[in-house]
Amino acid sequence: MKHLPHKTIARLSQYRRALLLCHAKGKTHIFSHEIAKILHITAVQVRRDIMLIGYTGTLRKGYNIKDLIDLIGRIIDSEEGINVSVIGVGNLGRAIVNYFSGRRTKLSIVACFDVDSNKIGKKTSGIEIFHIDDLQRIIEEKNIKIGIMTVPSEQAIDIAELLVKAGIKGILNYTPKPVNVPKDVFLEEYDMITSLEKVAFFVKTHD
Amino acid sequence: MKHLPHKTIARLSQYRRALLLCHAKGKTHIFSHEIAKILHITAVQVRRDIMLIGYTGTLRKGYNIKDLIDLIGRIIDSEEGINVSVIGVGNLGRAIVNYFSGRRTKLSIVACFDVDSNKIGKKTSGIEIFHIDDLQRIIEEKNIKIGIMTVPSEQAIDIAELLVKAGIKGILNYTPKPVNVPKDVFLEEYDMITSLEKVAFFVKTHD
DNA sequence: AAGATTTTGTTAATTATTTAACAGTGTTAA
DNA sequence: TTAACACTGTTAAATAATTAACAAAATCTT
Repeated sequence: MKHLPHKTIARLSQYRRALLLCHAKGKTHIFSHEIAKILHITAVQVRRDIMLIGYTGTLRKGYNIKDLIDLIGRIIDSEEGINVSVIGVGNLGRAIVNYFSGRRTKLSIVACFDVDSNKIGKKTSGIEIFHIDDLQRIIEEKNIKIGIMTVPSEQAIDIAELLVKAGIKGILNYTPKPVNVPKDVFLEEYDMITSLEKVAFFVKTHD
Repeated sequence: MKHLPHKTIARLSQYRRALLLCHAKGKTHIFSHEIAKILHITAVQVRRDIMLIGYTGTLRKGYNIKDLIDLIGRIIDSEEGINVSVIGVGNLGRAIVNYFSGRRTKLSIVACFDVDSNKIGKKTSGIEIFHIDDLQRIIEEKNIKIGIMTVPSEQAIDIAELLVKAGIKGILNYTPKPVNVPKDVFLEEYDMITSLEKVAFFVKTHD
């Protein structure tokens, strides 16, 4: 197992969630075409991804759900878990924190940051909100590895720089402003405006 | 100009936003490498995308910003504009509505939907909230073409079906639950959990 | 005015990703 | 027990997207 394609990683995460649901229902085995159906992709793709991670199912019974869940976990999770922080406690920041709170996973959101003095010291979905001035200190103290940026776009560049300086290893940028990070920091950017414009384009052309 | 790649469409949207900023600053021309720098991509890619839409800059002066903005508009916008609705007025739904409110664009969010009776009839960022039971009627009345799903994932399937039945042409699904739509409806799905797990994976492996 | 420089436009090469094809093999059924 | 079936695993082909390479031309420099 040398180099897993980015897309495969993303799908593994989705396979696992689907599998966890099946597992909860008491199902023990699953076929590639069943997984495919749930995620609306092709069975070949599922088999290929599973091949890439070196798992092998049993003929006629399909894949053992529990085993596959565990294997995906060993691949995409860190054994010790990874601490995450959210920078910018607006609607989007709150949505994300709320989303993740209460999940029993290897990823935990352990701190939020904002500049609004009304928010500092309070909690959102159980997670404490700190002032951005304390970002460096808290990130070190709490051993935070990932930062999710949900700040206004004008602040994106500065915050990204701050995160890098604080030693963060991965950034998820939900700001529509592209940021620049050294290549040892993994950066994932998602731009809602662009996504909507893309949908609009296809709606327009498919008319 | 036959078939623009999906990725190119997404980048055109980003080029335009960057160009609008430059335009606002009074800049009239821009080089491919300048655009590239802003978006952290390569100049070749910028030139190639611009070639694909059939625009041609002037040597040594680069691209005329105003012209390029207009051309991108003619490609990705609908002349009459497109009406959009948000289904699910939680934190994420509010974040999106708030994001788009006040943009002078061809895309307007014109209605929100929820089931919480405390929210019905109120407004969020100036947009009225209707009950989901009125979805079909409002979508027809207001000529809404796109639905942004920000409901809890258990409801995703039903809501998607409802939207399709109401005649929606494009769906942006922010639920972690994949949904199924007929192929004349354009579907874009984005899953925050998967994105975060992807970042975590690369943080883990790049360590 | 000649030559160097800068930048575009475009074709070709490369890389990444998906899809197709099919051999191999338990399992069921006759 | 033999044939049909329903799966997986894997290699090969096709498609999509990015990157490289370079000719052409406007501008600058000397």
